[in-house]
Amino acid sequence: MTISVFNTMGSRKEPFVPLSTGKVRMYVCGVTVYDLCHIGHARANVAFDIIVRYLRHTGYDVTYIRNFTDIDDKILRRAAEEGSDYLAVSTKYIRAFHDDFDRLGLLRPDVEPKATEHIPEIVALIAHLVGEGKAYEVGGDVYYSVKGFPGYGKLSGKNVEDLRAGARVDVDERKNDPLDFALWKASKPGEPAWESPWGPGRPGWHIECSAMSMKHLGETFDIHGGGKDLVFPHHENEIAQSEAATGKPFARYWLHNGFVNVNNEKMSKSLGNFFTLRDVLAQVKPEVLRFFLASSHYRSPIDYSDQSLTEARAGLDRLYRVREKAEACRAAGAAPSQIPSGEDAAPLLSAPARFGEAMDDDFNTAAALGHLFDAIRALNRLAPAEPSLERERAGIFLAGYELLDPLFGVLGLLRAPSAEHFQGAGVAGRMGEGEILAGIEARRAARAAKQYAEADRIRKELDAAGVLLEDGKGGTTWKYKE
RNA sequence: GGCGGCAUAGCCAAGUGGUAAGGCAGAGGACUGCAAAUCCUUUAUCCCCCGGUUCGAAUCCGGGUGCCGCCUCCA
Repeated sequence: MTISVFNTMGSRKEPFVPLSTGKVRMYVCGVTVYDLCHIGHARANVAFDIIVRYLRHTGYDVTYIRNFTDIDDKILRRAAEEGSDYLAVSTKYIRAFHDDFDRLGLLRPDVEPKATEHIPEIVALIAHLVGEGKAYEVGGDVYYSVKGFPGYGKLSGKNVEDLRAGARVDVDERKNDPLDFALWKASKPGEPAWESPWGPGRPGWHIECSAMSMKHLGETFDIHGGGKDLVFPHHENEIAQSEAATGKPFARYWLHNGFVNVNNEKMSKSLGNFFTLRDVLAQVKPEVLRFFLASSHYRSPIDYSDQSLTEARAGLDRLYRVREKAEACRAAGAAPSQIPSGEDAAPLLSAPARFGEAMDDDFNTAAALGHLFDAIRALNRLAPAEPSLERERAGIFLAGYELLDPLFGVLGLLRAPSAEHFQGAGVAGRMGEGEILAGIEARRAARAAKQYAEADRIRKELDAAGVLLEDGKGGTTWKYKE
């Protein structure tokens, strides 16, 4: 079973064969920490989180690096606005990043390098390029000379002459070639600066990723990921400067996630049409967002809307109902017994293999999720109505559930107890548990007296308050509806 | 202007040559005092349009239409 991945370099699916057997070295471009993250960032990070989880699930030893760009113009501007300094800004937003993404259940990378903590490596890399005549200094700035790199444009499929002719390329008199880009920027008075052979300054954007990825993963590594918008110029430039410096191939597989759109338009800071992760997580559970993101392929554009979240919530609820049943089986003292068999159980038994086939095909989470739904339908058929009275059935159900649990884990779903999902705090101002339980008791008494009109009145009252009552053999349980 | 991507049911979304997964929403049935959940059945004669290749195409080729992205900071 081989994983195939869509490699932006070459624009086609290829068998994934890492450099060292059983080991994957992977670098993902993180964020520039000058503001809160939005759903677009969530998309990218969840996509690569699932990729890392799946690679590990299949047995790879993955070294996962994701950087923070903690010095750049936008950070300096934000610092000026806030009357603080770059370090205060980057520290603040790194903390916000971790707060938000820990809630989303992202695995922490093995290393989260920061540009400002790799100045010596960056300077050494630039100095090497200057020494080889592949970069040049002008008044304290250092530029990379694109002319000296014949492969320029190979990742993005761009033609160097077209780029030069393009009206949108910024013409800077100090550059030898409009395509050249800054490796080192001389500092203006009052700006933070680091010493270098070209005077005080700070690194350009692209060079940090080259320096940090090569430091932590070696000159050639397996996977380099990021958003589609980074293909050009960011990743193109990384390739140019890295390969010019080492003479070796840089990253072997380039993976890029598609955008999140709002009303069919890219969500971005510059367009101002973004929703922060924080705002979204105030409305829905983190796993709802994960489910929404996993519902489509990571390279496809997805349209974000309230309706899409509502649908995701409904789908996730269906999955959590299964976990809820498994918990009830365990609570009744059952243990996983024999794995279910028979034709009815076929979609369940084949789920791990089918899930794997889908994920092997360029991490097709949408298809994988489809197979999981097939499996849970089969599993639901096996569910005991009252676990404590049907111990054997409960054991079989649990055994079936345990086939699926690791697969949900790959997608980062069903990580919380069902009670937390259905009854946990989330939306403010909801009816409290005490009041709900009192209502349930009043309704129980009414039902016992066959006063059904009163029982239904109580049900409707709670329903209007966003609480759903469910009558089971073991009594009445409740859930928040959203 | 250059380069690239996408168009599948009411909505979301898989499927890249063998006759349309899955989810949400809807309809009918079983179950329920009534519900909810769950299960069963059902919902695209057809995959933007027009040609072509093929025994056979949503899938390949040519043309067209529409939408989007990159070429500037951007996940």
